[in-house]
Amino acid sequence: MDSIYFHDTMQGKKVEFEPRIPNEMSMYVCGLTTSNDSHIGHARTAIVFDVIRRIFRKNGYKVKYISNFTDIDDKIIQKAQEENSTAQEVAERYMHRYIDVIQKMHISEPDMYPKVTDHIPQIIEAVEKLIKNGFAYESSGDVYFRVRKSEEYGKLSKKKLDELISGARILPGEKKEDPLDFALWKEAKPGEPFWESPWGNGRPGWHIECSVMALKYLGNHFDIHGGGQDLIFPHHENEIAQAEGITCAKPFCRYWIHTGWVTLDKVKMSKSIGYVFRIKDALKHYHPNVLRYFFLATLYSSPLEFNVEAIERAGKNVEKIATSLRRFRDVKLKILLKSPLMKGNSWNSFLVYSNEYHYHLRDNFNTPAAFGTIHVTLRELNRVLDDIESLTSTTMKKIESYLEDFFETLGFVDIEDTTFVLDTSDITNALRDVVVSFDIELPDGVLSLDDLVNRLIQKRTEARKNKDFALSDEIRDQLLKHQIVLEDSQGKTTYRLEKQ
RNA sequence: GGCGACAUAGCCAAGUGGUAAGGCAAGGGUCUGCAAAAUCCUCAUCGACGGUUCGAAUCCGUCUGUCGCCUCCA
Repeated sequence: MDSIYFHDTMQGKKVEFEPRIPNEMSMYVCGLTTSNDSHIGHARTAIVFDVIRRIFRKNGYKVKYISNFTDIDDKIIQKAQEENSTAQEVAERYMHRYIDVIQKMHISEPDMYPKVTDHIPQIIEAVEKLIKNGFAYESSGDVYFRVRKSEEYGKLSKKKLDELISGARILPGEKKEDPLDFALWKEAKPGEPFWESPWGNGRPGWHIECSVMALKYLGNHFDIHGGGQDLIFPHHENEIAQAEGITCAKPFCRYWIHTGWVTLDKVKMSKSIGYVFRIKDALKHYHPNVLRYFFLATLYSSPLEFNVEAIERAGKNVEKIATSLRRFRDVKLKILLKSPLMKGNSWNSFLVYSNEYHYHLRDNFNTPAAFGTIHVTLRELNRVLDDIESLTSTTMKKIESYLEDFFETLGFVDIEDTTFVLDTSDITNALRDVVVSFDIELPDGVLSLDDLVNRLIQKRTEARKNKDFALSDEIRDQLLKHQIVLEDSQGKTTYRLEKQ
């Protein structure tokens, strides 16, 4: 089995992945706090870890991938109070909206989405263990983690305790021994949701749930812990301190992978300043395959600027790919009809590309480099398709298996059928008049865009046969005005929708 | 203030010691009734300065610039 290499945040360098259990990979990724609609930054993280899982599977690993929902926290409670509803209602609403939007993006989901509120007993048990082990203390209804007791605190974020002090502070109402300490359990204020505990009614702190759920579902020393870069400190640092305090064993996990953030106007999107672009809004304008290409066209760990130009560029790339694949599909049908199984080895170069492709993915999940290989491969494919005579069904099947593998590994669904205009109702309406203007008779009832365009193509084909190029060009121009591009190739006219 | 990341062509973006992948845009050729698509060709010495090395975009130092973390955040 070929090795997989990637950048581990803890070691601060690219390392060779060595699994806890041979041929198995366990991964925990911090998920959403369900206090609001998810934004494209969440989508990036979900796609990245989806693809990482796919790459491991392609390389023969059995993968277990867990991602949580934090369904109780201050923001959720606050929102519930504002809406005069309950924290549970708010949390479930955004949880369902997230899942809905993730499915629409064709992002394959984790094996499980554990929720904090389903794990309160385990969390309480973990806090008790931390108290017993001397890592935590109760303080009038709250429980805090004793950061200075954790000798290696700061090892992930490369921070030194003394440097943190200036930033640390004690909020009103907190009863900490040390400003660095953080809450494991918070006493409920009047009107807030709560669970009973040995320290009174309250709720879990912000970081303990991930330690508890990761340990519960993946066990100690699991392989990969992932999340956004902004979670490194304090969230992941705290997770390590908690988990290693609970188990009294190191390491909590073997590797850390962090995704870069998505920026708007060069600035990181942030809940606190409300500057976000929601996934559901992105889906109104762009096909999931275009968004997936956009996210994977940059290395997962780099910052990524989200803007219209960048997405349009991704769209152009997907269109280029889709065009080649559609042409491949057409030629394949012809070849299968025409040629018997026989010799054919022009797929050999595709084997070389395939190896190069998977090499890139094993090397720090380098999807941008893999796209580079895809483009080179498709250029070769286009050349091959120009010479139909040399093709055999064996060759076509072989090539097809490589192509399918390429796009499956990156999680594209039916990339050759990607549409670039999501809402065609206006175009369809306008087209009816165009059809009529060319004296084409229409039946009553609703006609699809496809139906209307095909009637125009038919009319134009007749005109071309009669060498009436004026009429032919007029039809083409009229269609172009409505974002429909005609292409004549190999005696057949096809059309595609073009973004405005 | 402390800590850290990044800086590659008009734009986006790989590449971390051996002489710059890929895409978009642009220009030119082939194909086409004309287009489109496709294909071929052209298009950078890697922020600045200094150092290490036979050799550096890649390592070290200084500077400049951008961004981030230190408070909730994927």
